[in-house]
Amino acid sequence: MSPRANLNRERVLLTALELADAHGYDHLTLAGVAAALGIRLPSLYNHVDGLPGLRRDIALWGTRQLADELRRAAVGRAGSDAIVHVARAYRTFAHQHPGAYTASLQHPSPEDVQLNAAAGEVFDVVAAVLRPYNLQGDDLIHAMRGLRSVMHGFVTLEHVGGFGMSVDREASFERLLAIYLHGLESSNTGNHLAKLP
Amino acid sequence: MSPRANLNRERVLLTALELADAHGYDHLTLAGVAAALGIRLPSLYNHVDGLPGLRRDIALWGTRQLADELRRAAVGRAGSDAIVHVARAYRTFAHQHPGAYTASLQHPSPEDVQLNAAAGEVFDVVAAVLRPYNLQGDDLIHAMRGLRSVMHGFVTLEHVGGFGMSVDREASFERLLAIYLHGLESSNTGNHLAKLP
DNA sequence: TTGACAAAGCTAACATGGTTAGTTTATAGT
DNA sequence: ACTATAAACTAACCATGTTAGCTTTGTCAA
Repeated sequence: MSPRANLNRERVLLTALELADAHGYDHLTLAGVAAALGIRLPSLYNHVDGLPGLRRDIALWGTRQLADELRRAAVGRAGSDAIVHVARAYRTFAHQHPGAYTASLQHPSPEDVQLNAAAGEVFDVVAAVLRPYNLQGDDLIHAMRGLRSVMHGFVTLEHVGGFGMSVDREASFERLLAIYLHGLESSNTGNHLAKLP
Repeated sequence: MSPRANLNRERVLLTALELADAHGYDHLTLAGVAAALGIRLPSLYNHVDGLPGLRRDIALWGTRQLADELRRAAVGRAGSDAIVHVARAYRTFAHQHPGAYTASLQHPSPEDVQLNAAAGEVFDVVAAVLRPYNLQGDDLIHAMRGLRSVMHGFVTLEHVGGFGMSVDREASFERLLAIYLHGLESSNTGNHLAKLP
């Protein structure tokens, strides 16, 4: 009757990802995953460490995927061009995988080596793309926080339906990026003179 | 044994607010509220329309409160000064009432007149504070979306623990505001000179 | 080929949370 | 003092998550 459904942790994860992206991360249930896989709920525990474990797996996948796509967007570009492309990739990922994106936001427990490593990769891409601006010490941190705030804020307000008016959202995003980059450059003119390549 | 606990919808709301702010909006449960009030769970249904109703009440309170504090911060100020003060009030509110702030983000159903009105008040304050910039048509919408993204993005990343490094967060926020405002002003120099159409 | 073992599925049982129905009781107004 | 209403209660049900323990299946070695 149950001819060994041939599951593994990865197939469970992929199914959970689909559900989380489709119905929202908060509405992800083990019951839903089990139903989608055609097995009973407790059988999931053979592959996944309960709901917290599944959520962690989604977070890890999402964070790695985000880092990957940001890196891909940045490669071969520099300066504001790189930042704009990274920001677009960030937004695209958040739209294509709202569930995984939401999962990736929960800050990892300090013991979770893999998840912290993945988060570090995202961090590194953003840091790398801001490097040409020659920001010193805390200024780099401020700039990274600012850029992440801009990207995350826009994307989540979009996702939550916070932008009611029927005005082109791409245009709003591009405008916001332009404004942030312009402000970043002029706030930094002194350092900017000492440029590199 | 149960000498009529003297409850009403407002006292239930206040208790729920405390719990949501203390333990997070997602962890708010009717069971927790009932326990805090010293009554049994089903008795709550005399005051509140289930968990969805309670959440809506929190959202309404939060949105009204936010509108109120933003208005208070803006009064008597103009230009970038007003914007900075509104942004600080936004951040302060989100910190003091993380639960209510989270609740206020869910976009109201179209039939909910009160909640839509409150959301409109927030909208109006942000619009008012950007008025001196003489933004035409869609440009005002773009600017409002940008400002809300900046404020919301920073505040939620803070709340989720997204800013790991031990660098002063106030400073990061002020820096971000300055950058955004600088970019906004210079992106708009043309219009700024030609004051009215 | 077969038999033992581990893994993967299952059922059963329990906890917590939300919800509804129906009952009792406190209190306010007549 | 009496009654009507509103506020509390108990009981019951459903969904989800979790654990324990049983059964089946697939594989690998004797």
